[in-house]
Amino acid sequence: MDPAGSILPRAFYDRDPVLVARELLGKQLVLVAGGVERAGRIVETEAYLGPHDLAAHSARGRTARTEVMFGPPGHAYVYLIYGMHHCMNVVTQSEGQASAVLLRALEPLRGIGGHTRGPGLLCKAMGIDRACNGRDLTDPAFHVAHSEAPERIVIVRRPRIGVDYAGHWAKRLLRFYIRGNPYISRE
DNA sequence: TGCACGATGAAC
DNA sequence: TTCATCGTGCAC
Repeated sequence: MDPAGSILPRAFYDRDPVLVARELLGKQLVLVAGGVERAGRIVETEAYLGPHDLAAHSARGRTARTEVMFGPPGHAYVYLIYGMHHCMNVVTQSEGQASAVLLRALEPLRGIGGHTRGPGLLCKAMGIDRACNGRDLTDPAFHVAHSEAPERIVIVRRPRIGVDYAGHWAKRLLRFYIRGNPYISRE
């Protein structure tokens, strides 16, 4: 349940991915599976702006894999990368915009075992795989919640990681992280 | 039907 | 810097 009304509403995601990427910092990613709750504080994100953004998967058009990205906001876009790691995004803006925010690192809060620095490790530690693809993030069992104890943070902007193939888009400052946080995947 | 290549992570 | 490992997307 969500007695405190802490689950972020769909309207939160129905906005510019840059805003969503910045505002997700400090919030909690929560997943309940098999009676076990896992939660972590989001400390690093990347924004993918849509089909015009050559670093975004949606730049290749609407395909079976990117279908979720083209769908309504507030859903999880999870895919397998390098044949062995999973990456999780939250879909942003209205249906058809195909923008999203990649979750790159978490600060462990509850039920987290392994490391959470980096998108692949984040998914592994949370137990997120392709079975989560397309899931509605207003679900009490899988959502992002407001911070329990909001604090002042300083946001650092950097180029996105691993998208050198995207030409000038690789230089855009679309990666965000909480300054000084020890769980950042890299500076 | 085949093939090159990742929004990564770990080892050397 | 190299490599593991396999689903996607696109060229034949």
